[in-house]
Parts: sequence; C-alpha cells; structure tokens
Amino acid sequence: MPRTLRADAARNRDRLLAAARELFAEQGVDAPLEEVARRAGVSIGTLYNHFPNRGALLDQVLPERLAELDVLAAAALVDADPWHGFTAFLDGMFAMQARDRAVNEAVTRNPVGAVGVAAECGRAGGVVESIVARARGAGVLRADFGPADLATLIWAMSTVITMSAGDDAVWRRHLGFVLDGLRVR
Amino acid sequence: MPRTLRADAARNRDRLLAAARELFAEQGVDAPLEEVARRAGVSIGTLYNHFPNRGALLDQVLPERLAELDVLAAAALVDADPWHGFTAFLDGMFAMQARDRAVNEAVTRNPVGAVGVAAECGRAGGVVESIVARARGAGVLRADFGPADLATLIWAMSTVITMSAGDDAVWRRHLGFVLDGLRVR
DNA sequence: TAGCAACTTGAGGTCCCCCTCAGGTTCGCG
DNA sequence: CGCGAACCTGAGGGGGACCTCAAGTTGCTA
Repeated sequence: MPRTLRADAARNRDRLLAAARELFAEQGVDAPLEEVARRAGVSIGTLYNHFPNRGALLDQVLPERLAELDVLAAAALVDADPWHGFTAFLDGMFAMQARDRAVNEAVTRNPVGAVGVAAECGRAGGVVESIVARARGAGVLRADFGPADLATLIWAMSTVITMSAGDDAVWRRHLGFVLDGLRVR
Repeated sequence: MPRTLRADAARNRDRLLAAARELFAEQGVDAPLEEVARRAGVSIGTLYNHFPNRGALLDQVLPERLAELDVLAAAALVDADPWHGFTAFLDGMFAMQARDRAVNEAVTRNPVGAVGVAAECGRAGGVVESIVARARGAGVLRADFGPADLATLIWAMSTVITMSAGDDAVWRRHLGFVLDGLRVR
C-alpha cells in the first residue's frame, strides 16, 4: 500500500468521485456502479480498486453535501427570529434534497438526529435539536413538537420532493400547509 | 379456451390470488412472483398459465381493496359534519394503506383523481373531489386546497406510513399536524 | 532507460428475478 | 373405463447488477 497515489490513479479516483456525485444525485444511492465507471471513462475493475463497495463511495460523496447542512443549521440558530430560523433551515434542507436524490434518500433512511451515514450527520443532529428547541421555547412552534416529529416530517417531504420531479413549488406549497399546522398563533 | 375452468385449475387460481393478496400486502407490488407461486403451493409455470404477467394479477387483487375506498368515500359525503367527513375519509384511506403495502404504492403512484390502476379507482376519484369541495364549501377547509394538494398529501403520507412500520400512532400524529394546517378556524 | 511496483482491464462467476415451453400428469366426458 | 383436452411442471434462457482476479499496461524511480 503506497503512501501516495500514482498520477493516473489519482486522476481516475477524482473522475470516479465526480461521476458518482453526478449519478447519485440524479438516480439516488442505488444507481448502478457500472454506470458510474462508464461516466468516469474507467473500467468497473478500477472502480472497485479505489472503492471496495458502494458504501465506500457514498462515504466520500455524501458528507460533502451533508456538511452544507451544518452551514444551514448554524445560520438558523443565530437567526433573530426563531420561527424564521426554523423554517429557513427546513426550506434549505429540502431544497438540497430536491437537488440531490442521494441526499434525499440518505436523510430519509437515516433521519437527522440519529446516528448518521457519516459522523457529520450526527454532529448536525445536535444542532437541529437546538433549532427545534429554540423555536419551541420562543412559543412559536407547538410545544408538543419533538425531534421524532421532525424525522416524520422529513419522511413525508422526501416523497413529495421525489414525486414533484424538479418543481419546487409543489413541495414548498405542501410544506407551507404543514408549517401552518405547526406554528403557534 | 374452455368456457369453464377445470376443478383443479379453479382451485389453483384461488390459491394464487390468496397468495398474491398476502404477499403484495406485505411486500408491495414488486414482490417476486416466484414467491407468490411458492406460497400458493404451485409452480411458477402455473402462475403464468393463469396470469400472463404481474399486471394481470394486480388487476384482480387491487380493485378488491380499492373498492373499499368507495364505501369510505360514500360515507364521508353524507357525514353531517363536512370536516369530520373529510378527515374520516383520509384516516380510513391511510389506515388501509398501512394495512396493505400494495394499496399504499398503487394509490401513491397513481393519486386518487387521475386515471387509475383500475377503473374503480377513477370512479372513486370523482367522489373524492366532492368530499374536498364540500369541506371547502362549508368553510372548514382552506379555500385554496385543491385536488392536486390532496395528491401531494397522499405522497407525503405514503412514506410516513411505510417508515412507521405498523405503528399507526406515528402517521396519525403527523396527519393531525397537517390537518391543523388545512383547517379553517 | 530499464525494470518493477502500481495500476487497469474486462471477461466471467454469482445472484435474483423475469418469463417460456416441451414434456408429463390429471380431469372429466362419453 | 379410456382417451383427449386441459392443466401442471421446472429446467433453462435472458437480463441486469454485483464483484473478482489473472493477465496486460503504465508511471516512476534509480
């Protein structure tokens, strides 16, 4: 096992990651690995040289995206308006799920707050709980809304996002209805 | 092509339908047909003798269940309280989706109101629109809620139902939140 | 620039599901 | 009964995706 990658190997690795990012975003985490190799212009054997299984590939690709959630979550926590912070976080997260089907599936199968596909996911979990708690504490979010309810909301939205096939207006409209039910007047 | 089925053939057909009902309910519309044959105690060839493809099997099994929706819908329309009629219909439909995964998938892929897996589904569609219109007309359902929004709600609930794996309390709780957002106070 | 380790290749084994059809079995009529 | 039509069987061909590995190629170092 060499300390550093040979030049061609490094290039192939990068291409594979780029192809994986693309295809997973389009088709989800179950996209055929042979298609990833094809798009990378590399043989299937090379793919398995670099990544022993699909999980290894996802472990490289998903955290990149999930880290973006951290930014969203941090912004939500310091939002002057706790309700706006809460809704802006949700909107941002769902928008990302709409952009990247792999993220949509990952977040759904493994709701924020539980142990994650990646450690990053778990770290975000704590922050997310704080966002919910802050909105609840400010009296703008119904008092009985807990982390489990957020997970359920994510389940609900994931299919709406998938089925509305690129039309963000559809899931935003539905989210609006739900938030009306969650808000305290 | 005989006018009437031979006794053993009729028996096998019944067994196949029973097995299909069971397995589709458990595993959804993509359940392996070889497993259906196995449960029916019949060879895979016999299954294809009776039903040329998966669709033919579903066409026999799904309408049975979807017809139950008609009963629900009819009851909703004559409910003294339009809001209760609306919510009771939804609760009943989602409860059925929770009981039968094939129904869950069928209703989701092909939302009530559009052309259906079966003609029965289409017939129910009109009634469902009436239920929505009645609740809206009575001023208890928000005025901007249309049939498309119902389809979206069905998408949303289908995953919640699947993920909550038999615990009806989970999806009922979420539905409660959403209905709070849909109701006019 | 020679030579070896590092890397790539793609045919092919495995698995799971689809569906078919030639040959054997059973029903039920006459 | 006995015979023909109706029916059943399950091995097997086809396809898609997974993953492996022996043989060939290429980058890099000395």
